[in-house]
Amino acid sequence: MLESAPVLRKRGRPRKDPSLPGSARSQLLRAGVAILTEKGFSAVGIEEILSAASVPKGSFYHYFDSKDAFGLALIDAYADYFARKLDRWFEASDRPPLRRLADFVADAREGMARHDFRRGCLVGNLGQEMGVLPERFRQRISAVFADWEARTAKCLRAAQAAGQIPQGADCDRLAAFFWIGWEGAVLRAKLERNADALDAFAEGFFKLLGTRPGTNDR
Amino acid sequence: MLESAPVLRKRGRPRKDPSLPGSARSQLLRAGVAILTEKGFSAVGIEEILSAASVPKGSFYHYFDSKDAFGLALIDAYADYFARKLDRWFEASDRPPLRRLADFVADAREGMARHDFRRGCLVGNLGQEMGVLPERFRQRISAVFADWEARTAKCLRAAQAAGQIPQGADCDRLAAFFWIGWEGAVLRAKLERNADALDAFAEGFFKLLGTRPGTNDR
DNA sequence: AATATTAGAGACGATCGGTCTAATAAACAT
DNA sequence: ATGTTTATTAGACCGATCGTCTCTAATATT
Repeated sequence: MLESAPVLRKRGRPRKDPSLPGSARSQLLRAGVAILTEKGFSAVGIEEILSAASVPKGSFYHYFDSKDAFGLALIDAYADYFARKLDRWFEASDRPPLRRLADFVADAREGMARHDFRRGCLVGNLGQEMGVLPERFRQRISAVFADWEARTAKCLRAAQAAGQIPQGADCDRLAAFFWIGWEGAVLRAKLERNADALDAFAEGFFKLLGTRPGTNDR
Repeated sequence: MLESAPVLRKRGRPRKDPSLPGSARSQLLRAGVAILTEKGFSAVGIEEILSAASVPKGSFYHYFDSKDAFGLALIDAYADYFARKLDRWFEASDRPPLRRLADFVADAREGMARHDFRRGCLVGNLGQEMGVLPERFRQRISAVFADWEARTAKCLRAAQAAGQIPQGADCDRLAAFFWIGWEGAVLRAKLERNADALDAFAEGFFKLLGTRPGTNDR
């Protein structure tokens, strides 16, 4: 048995690997992220995505079972993209940990500015639409936030080890605080079409990082 | 000219007072707030509101020119309702100012819990949908946030006068920070269907209020 | 009573959404 | 080549949506 692994070719045209880029499928995902970060899920029809991706309508249901399935695939694609982005900043071991966080914030800020503050966070957008989205969306989105928080908490613990924030600080709780507020800031920046909210939240958050724990309990 | 003020009655059926409750118009507004805080604007059809309010379609277009006009009226109604709520808590002169803020937070938390964390903030929801809403919405919503921030800043200044927060604190900026993050917390609470985000943000915010200014600039 | 105006009721149509079927094109084994 | 399997697409379908339109009811003045 030597010819084991190298497949066992059947007749007919072989199945395509859906993960490879360049195809119509990834075009749809790209266009989907761009449009949904701006307009949300329910308000956008698939035809708008199709024409943006230059993919005919008939193809859509070849790649995705439904609009919902497309939405879930979009969440996965976006979560992947964002996780890589977070890693890029948070694992930059040549800079102090707190600086890495500030760099991420600056990068996100610049990203929003580049699109005139019209696009927000896909995951935040979909979260807002939970009332009309199927339950599976909730689980996925919730998991994505948990992942982002974990990565952020790790970075904060590195800052703690480096003496940049107090020893007693609860890094998990601070990371949760960050993402709760940051999503609010992104939403607000989209509304006002400027970076004020991002700056205001970042300033407050970094100030909070300097507080000694145990102080000021109501 | 003594019969001046008492109107100048025209013939025909007189106009109904639109502000009085129980009427079809206010029923529509009530149902609209309830449904839109849960599901957003674009995802909800008029008919869902009509059946919830037990008002026929004909009446809707009698009172409102379009769905958009209805949306703007909803913002006004909600802003009024919320401004009264804020006043009730923030002007409670029998309690220390910072406690008033905490009371508001607790009340909002309870309000969300009462609806199983399915309803959020109307203004926050619509803000998220800016990409598909007409420009006038943006101006209105932005103004509403400015109003809430002003009321909150006033309460914080009272806290400052009472010595509850440091003299050097920038109350306007803190109020802005509060609403940026609080809307994020509401959004997240809706997603997770629990109060964790509300609690986490409130805790962090009150901790931040205790910080001395000038400390920890990056 | 006659008339004027507002309010309530719901059928209707044009449009647009997502879904699905059936036809065509492409890639492979024989 | 030829048959077989899959990829891709065109376009029909059906239901929902918003807003219009007409019709009736209610309530006032003249």
